[in-house]
Amino acid sequence: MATTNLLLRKLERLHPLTADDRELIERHSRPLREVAIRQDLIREGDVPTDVFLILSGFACRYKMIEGGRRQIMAFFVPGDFCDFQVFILKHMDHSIGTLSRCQVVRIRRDAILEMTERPAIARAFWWASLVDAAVLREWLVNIGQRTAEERIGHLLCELLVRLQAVGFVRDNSYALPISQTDLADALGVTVVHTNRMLAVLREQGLITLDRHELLVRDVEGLKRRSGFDPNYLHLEP
Amino acid sequence: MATTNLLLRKLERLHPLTADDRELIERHSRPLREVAIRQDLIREGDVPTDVFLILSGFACRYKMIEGGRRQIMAFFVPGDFCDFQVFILKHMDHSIGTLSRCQVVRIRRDAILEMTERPAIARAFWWASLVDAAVLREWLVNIGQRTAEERIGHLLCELLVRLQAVGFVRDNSYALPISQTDLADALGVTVVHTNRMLAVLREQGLITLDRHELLVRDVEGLKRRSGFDPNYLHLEP
DNA sequence: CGTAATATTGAATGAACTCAAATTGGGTGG
DNA sequence: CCACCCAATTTGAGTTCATTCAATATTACG
Repeated sequence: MATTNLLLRKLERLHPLTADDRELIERHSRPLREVAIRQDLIREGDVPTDVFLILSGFACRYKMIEGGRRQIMAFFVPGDFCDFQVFILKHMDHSIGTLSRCQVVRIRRDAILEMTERPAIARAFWWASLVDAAVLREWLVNIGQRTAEERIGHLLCELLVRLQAVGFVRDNSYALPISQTDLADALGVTVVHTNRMLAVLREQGLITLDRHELLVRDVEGLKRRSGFDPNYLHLEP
Repeated sequence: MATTNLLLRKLERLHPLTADDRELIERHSRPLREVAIRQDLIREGDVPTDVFLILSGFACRYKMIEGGRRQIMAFFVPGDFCDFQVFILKHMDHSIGTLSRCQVVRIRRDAILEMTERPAIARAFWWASLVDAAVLREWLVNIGQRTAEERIGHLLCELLVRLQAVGFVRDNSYALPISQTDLADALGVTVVHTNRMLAVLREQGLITLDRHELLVRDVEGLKRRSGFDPNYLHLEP
């Protein structure tokens, strides 16, 4: 059914899976669960057991520090695992929560272990987690070296490509169901400044953002301005 | 021999290995190689095959972006793998290079595969790579949310704990064989500002830094000021 | 429809940057 | 062993990007 096609679609991008593999993944990708906006799926300090698969909506990995500041370290979009490997560690060193209302599937530890006994599945999961790490590295580059305007543009480009890969983009436009505060906490800048820089991108005719619907009006221009190069997403055939 | 004790020491911190496992790792941890300062071990775009193990000196993972800016995404200290898993990806999306003269061991792809057939070794490597990812996440928090002064303090605390784990610290003092430019590129600030903030930490009596020898004069004070909490290093017994 | 959350704008402040110059240190060759 | 040179560190002054604090619109939602 449609619920898991997303994950399969992502995993099979690089290497095909056997019918058996597909069936196994389908079987464990249930039941579907609705989670409200701004709910934690796992919290820092918890003993990690299950893994979540996002089917709709946006979630994130984040950490709170003294003074109430929050850093978002990853966005999870439909088709993404929330860190299938973390359960090897004794305690979570960060939290995972929804940024919008989400449909998720909880996959239990033993299901993961069963699935990863199949070499093709193990390799696919492995690959997905390497891409996660690559994205994280690029975020570090983004925050460490680019101006606020570039950071936003870069993130919007990344989401364009990632959402394209799971079929959530139409005419260079996609749903961005999160607040500017969330964007700000992901980019290491203030909400106020995020808002101003979004305005700049709009004035330059690069994007449109209204009611959480983002339209990239000039894809090449946005990529150029923000130094975006999709290599790090490792999505080539 | 002493060359590999470092790696074994790190890997066995959590789970013991069998004599056989140890022997296998020892056998593949040769020959030792000297690499000069500021040499690349792997370069962005390369097809990754081998993995490097650092035995002495500092190396780093980094990325260059337009305009000659460099972001360092990880420091590798003695006992660290330079990313044993990356070779699953088709092309490197970043480079790895030395920051000081280093002693390294090149471990070939098939040796890694042979070693990871042993469950205990596989788990140990797996764990090490999860810790790498956890460190990367904390760096994102550091750069995204903290002031330059806190960033430096936090990094110095992290290195204190990591180097302690491999026996490179004496009396809260350790060798930091890298330039302030390297520090700056890891922290996402200018060299000039890094220099000034180091001066502030010195004036506050928290540290001493002379001839690449760092002394943390007030460990608790430095941790407190920089919001450092070692949890993310997952070094508990 | 009303109310709380989110987005937007303004003005003043501050942290970090740029550009430049001066100083120190380490290494090299005579 | 000293003189020299290049690299790294340090200091100064002016500028800029981003923040803070506040007030005002706008939107989402029950």
